[in-house]
Amino acid sequence: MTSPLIAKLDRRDRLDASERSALDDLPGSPRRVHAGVELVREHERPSASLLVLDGFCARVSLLQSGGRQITQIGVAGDFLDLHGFLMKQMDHSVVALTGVVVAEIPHDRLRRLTEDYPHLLRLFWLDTLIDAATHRQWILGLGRRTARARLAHLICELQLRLETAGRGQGDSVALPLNQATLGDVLGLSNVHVSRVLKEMREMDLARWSDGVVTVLDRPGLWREAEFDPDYLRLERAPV
Amino acid sequence: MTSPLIAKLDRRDRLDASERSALDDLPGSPRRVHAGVELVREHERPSASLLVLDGFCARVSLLQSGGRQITQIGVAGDFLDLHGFLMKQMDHSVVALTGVVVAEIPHDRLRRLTEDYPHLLRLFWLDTLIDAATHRQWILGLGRRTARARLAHLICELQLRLETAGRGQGDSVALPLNQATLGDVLGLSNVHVSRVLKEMREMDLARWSDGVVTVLDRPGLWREAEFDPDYLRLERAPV
DNA sequence: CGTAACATTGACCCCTCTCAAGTGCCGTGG
DNA sequence: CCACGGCACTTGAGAGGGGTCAATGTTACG
Repeated sequence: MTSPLIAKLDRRDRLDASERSALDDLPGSPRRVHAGVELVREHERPSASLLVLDGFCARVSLLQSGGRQITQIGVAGDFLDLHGFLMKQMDHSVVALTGVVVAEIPHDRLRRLTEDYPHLLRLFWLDTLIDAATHRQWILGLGRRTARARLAHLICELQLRLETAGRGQGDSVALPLNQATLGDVLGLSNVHVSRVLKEMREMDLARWSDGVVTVLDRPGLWREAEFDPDYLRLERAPV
Repeated sequence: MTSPLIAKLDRRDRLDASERSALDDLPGSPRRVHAGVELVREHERPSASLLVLDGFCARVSLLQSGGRQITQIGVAGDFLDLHGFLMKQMDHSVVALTGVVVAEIPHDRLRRLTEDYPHLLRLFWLDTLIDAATHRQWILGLGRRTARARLAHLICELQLRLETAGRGQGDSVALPLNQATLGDVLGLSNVHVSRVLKEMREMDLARWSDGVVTVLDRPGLWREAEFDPDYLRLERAPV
């Protein structure tokens, strides 16, 4: 059941049998949640972390003015509040962008697991470091990339991550996010998202409709985004 | 010599005597570096991490177009490439924004230290989690805050962090960054930074000249920025 | 005293926003 | 079967925040 997590970690550094079974034993009963539900609220002090098993979640921050910014998208195999394990207090909310299946993993389970398996601890730490590297890519995009390059980069990132989670089929991948949500990711208005998406269709780079993204010209898209997948650390290296 | 690091960690969770002395024994000889020097280059695989002892460093990412984005500012007590310890390959460069003093800490020393002191390992992990939380604040700012609120937020953040590092004196703090650099932090042009700085002077919120920031109206500044210091985790809580 | 680096200011432009109207799709109910 | 409302997407028009370019100060320093 934790297989997307195991697959992701194993792609970074080989897991042995005992580590795999320890991870397999982790989750309590998986929970099915509808789109739009707030799974964790800002300022909360959760005693468990949520592992996404299926669907799409997001870390969300709000401004008094009504501004809404998504700071990360979580897919199968991702912890979105693993940092709650050490941070105690949440600095943002986590919402379900689509229907999702999540597993709640109590912090004391994580505590014991990381004490018994230092290698897994390092892999969890690495996972949060990759979150930070992803944040930096988004900062670079929001600060210095054009709206088009920003969108292109997002598509590159999500396609690769979903492929890793075993969710891709060729050049198409299901990404059932609406354009307003996409705007909250890219720091754009829903209107402008629509226009940029149109541009990308007309440039024959990618098509995003009915919740499915199709990459039409991968080299072109990567060039447009200046995409370099190293930050996702998908090659094996000992940790 | 590692005292700003010890001070920062101790503010989050009390360090015992053995942990303090272990940290004290860490660094090799401190190195003095001039402004503008690139301390670590993107794609490098450093075998040591840099601890800032004095001055200002930054994580920098570049675009082919010449766009330059700073993704984090490091002050005394900060590791800026601690993630190299597990990530192996750097996803960005680190440059000295001013003259700085840094200590190089070999990864095998860090490895042994974290194996001998699991509590320090968790504190290091926490430190990188706080980096990520800071990244999220910047993402929120770049995506949804106005230039003015973004600058106000940066001032709030840096003032608080420098105070923690023992670098503040009342409402003034030395921040010897020029406006072009500031633009690379805020995703703005140097020209617009100048304009926004002028606004903030005229609003009697803060003054930033000759490398010194003076906060004139802290409540007003915090309100303008919607600043909430929780994400820096400066209150003690067991880890 | 000449030069370089940084800050300021004005003029003009463009990317993206907001507001608004219009289209298409789908589920529900008569 | 069709009417209806709701939702998401598209498109246009006008406005604005911030960019670029360029001229002018200002200060530090060799």
